Amino acid sequence: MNLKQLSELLGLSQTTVSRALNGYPEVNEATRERVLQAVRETGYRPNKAAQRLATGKAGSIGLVMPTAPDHYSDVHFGEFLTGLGEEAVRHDFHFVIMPADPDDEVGALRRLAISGNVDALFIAYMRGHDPRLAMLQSLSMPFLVHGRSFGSEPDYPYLDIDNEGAFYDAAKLLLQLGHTRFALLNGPAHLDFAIRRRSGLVNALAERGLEISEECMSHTAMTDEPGQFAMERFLQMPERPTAILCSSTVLALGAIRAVNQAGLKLGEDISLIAHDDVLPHLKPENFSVPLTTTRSSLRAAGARIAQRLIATVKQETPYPEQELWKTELIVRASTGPAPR
Amino acid sequence: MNLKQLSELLGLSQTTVSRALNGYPEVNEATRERVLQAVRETGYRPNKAAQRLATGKAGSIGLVMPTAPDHYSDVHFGEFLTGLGEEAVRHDFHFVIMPADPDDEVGALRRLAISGNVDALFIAYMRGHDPRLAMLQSLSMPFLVHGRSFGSEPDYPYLDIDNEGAFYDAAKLLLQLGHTRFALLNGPAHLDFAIRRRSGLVNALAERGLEISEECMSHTAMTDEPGQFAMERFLQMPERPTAILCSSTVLALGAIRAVNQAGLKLGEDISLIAHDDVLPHLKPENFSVPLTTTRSSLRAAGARIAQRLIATVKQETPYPEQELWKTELIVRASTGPAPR
DNA sequence: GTTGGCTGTCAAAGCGCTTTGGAATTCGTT
DNA sequence: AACGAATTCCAAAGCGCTTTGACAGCCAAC
Repeated sequence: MNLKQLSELLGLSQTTVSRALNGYPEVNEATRERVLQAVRETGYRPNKAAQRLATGKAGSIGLVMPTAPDHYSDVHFGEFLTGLGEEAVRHDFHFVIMPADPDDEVGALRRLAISGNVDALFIAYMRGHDPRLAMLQSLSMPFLVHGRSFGSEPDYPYLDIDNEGAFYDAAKLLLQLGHTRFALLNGPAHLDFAIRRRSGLVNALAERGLEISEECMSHTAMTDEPGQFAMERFLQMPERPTAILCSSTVLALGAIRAVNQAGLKLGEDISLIAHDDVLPHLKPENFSVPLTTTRSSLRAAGARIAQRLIATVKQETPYPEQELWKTELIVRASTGPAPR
Repeated sequence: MNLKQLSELLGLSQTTVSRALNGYPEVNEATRERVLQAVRETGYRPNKAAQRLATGKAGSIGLVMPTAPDHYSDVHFGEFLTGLGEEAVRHDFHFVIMPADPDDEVGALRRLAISGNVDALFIAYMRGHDPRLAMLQSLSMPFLVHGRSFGSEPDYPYLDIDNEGAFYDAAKLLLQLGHTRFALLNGPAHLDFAIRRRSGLVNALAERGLEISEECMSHTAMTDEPGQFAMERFLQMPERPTAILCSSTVLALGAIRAVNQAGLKLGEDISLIAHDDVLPHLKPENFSVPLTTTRSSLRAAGARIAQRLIATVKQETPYPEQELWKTELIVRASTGPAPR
C-alpha cells in the first residue's frame, strides 16, 4: 500500500492525502479524518526512503559508541541511551550507532557524518580540550554535546548538569555537619564531569581553608568494585576521612560494602553523599542506610537531548542552545554530624 | 555533486556512470577507470536516500539493545559490536540500534522491523526457548542469531561457537591431570551459552562417573567482581575444588584475585581454564600465571555475522545458514596436575 | 455585478539513483 | 560482402514521497 493507492482508494489526490497526514492546515478537517481513518484501516505506512529522498532528512541521529572496556560499557551509558531512545521512538526517529575504537573516535564521527545516514550528531563523555569539538564545528551538521569540555570556550550546543555546583553543595553540607577530613570517589580523571566535581569539592573546602590531598581522591571506572577498593584504602589511612563524596551510586555500592566490612556505621562513623543518576535498579532510598544524594536523572537528560536534536533537525522553534541543569541535594540517612 | 552532474562532466550517460560505479560488466575498463578517477577528483558520493529508494535496500542492519544493567552492558558485547561495526563499515552498511527495556525486547524488535529503516535484524544473548525466534520467523525479514536457543528446533540461521565442546574438552584436560573436584564460574543461568557450557562440563564428568553439585556452580554477570566472590566461596568449602572452569577471562580476573588472596598458587593448588573471547585488553598470556583457555574471538564472530547478514541483504551467494565454530584449547601455565 | 480573498483540492515537477529495453558500434564468421 | 554476436553506451521509466503553482468554488465587500 503506497500513497498513490491510498489516494485512489479515497478519491483524493496524493497531495491532499500527504498534506492531511503531515498536518498541513489547508485541508478540511473532515477530509483529514477520512484520510486518517483509511490509514488505520489499511495499515498504510509511508515509505521512509521516499520520504527521505523528498525531504532530504534521514530522520535519524548518529552517535559514536566507543568500545573501550571502562567507557561506554557501563550502566550509566545504557540508562542515558534509553532516554534518548524513548524520545526518538516517539518522534519516529532512529539512531545510527557507529562502534569505534576509542583512538579513532574523531575519524568514526567524520565517517558517520559524511555517510549521509544521519541528520545530526550527538557526543558524550567529554574530556578536557576534546578534539571532537573542532571537528564537529567544521562539519556543518547539527550536533549536541552531553557535558562540556573543560578548557574549551563553550561556544557549542550542550546539555550539562551543574557538576561543580552539585559537589560544592554536597561538600558544604558535610562541612556544616562538622566534617573536615574528606575523600572523593570520582570517575575517570580525564572526563569533564569528574574534573568539575572535583573542583566543586576543592572550592568548598578552600572556602574553609581546608585542603584535600591526592591520596584522598580516587579516579576509577564507575562500577562498584573500584569503589570498594578505593574505600578500603581510605579506611586504612591513619587519619581516615569521615566525609565521602561519591560520583555515582554504583561506586557508593562498593564503598559502603567496604564501610560495613570495616565494622563502621554509615551516617555515624562515615558520612557519604553520592551523585544519583536515578538508575532504576539502584535507588538511594533502598540502601540499608538510605543515601544522601545529589540527583539528576540521566534518562531525562537523554530524552531532552533527543528532543532538542530532533527539533533542530525539523527546524522547529529552536530550544535554548545551552542548558545547565541544577541538581537536587536530597538529605537522607547516610550523612550525620562528624564523629569526635 | 550528483550523478547527473558527474555524468555531464564526463560526457557519459548516468546509466554508464552508475554501472561503472557498481561494478557491472558491460562497461569498458578504460571508461570505468575514467569514471573512478573523476569520482576521486570531485569527491562524488552517491546519495544514500536515492539509492535506497531505487533499490529498496536501506543498507543497514538493526539490532535491539536491552539496557538492563547486567545484560548487554558488558565488555563482551562491546567487543562483539566492534567486530560487527568494522565489517559493516567496510561494506558501507550501518547499524540502527534500538535501546529497549528488557521486558519489551520483542516489541522493540517488531517496531524496528516495520520502521522500514533496516534490511535485516540481528539478535544475541539467546535464552532457552527464546520468544524472539517465533516473532522473527513471522517477519519475512532476514535475520541472524548469535548463539542458539536451547530447547528450540534450530531451524533458523545462526552463528554459534561450540560451547558444549569447549567446556567438555577443558574438563577432559583437567580430568587427565587427575582433578576430581570441579567448580564452574558461569554466566547468567538463563543464557544459552551458559547452559551449554555447563552441560559440557557435566557430561565430561559423567563419563568418569563424577558429579558436580549445585554449590560448585555459580551463575553471575560476566564481570570480575562476581568472579572473585564466587571463587572466595568455593575456596571456603570443606572439600574445596581444585579444578575451575570459567566462562570468561573477566570472571577469571576476579577468581584469580581470590586465589591469590587465599595464598594459593594458580597452576599448582588450583587449576583454572577460562574461556577466552580474545578481549584486546585482557590477554590470557599476560596474566601473572598465563591462563589455559578455550579460545574463540568474539570480534571475529561479530564480523562474520555482519558479513553473512550483508551478503544476504545483497542477495549474493548465500553463506551457509548455520555455523558452529570450534574453539581452540590452548594450554598455558594455569593448569597443572591435581594436588594430592 | 464585478472584484478580491479564502478554502480545499489537484496536476505535475522534482528528489537522485537504478534498471530496462533498445541502439550504435565493433568484431569474428561464413 | 554480409550477417549475427559481442561490446559499449544511452534515453527514459520508475522508486514513493513532498512541494510548488494553479485553479475551481464560495463568500464578503465594494
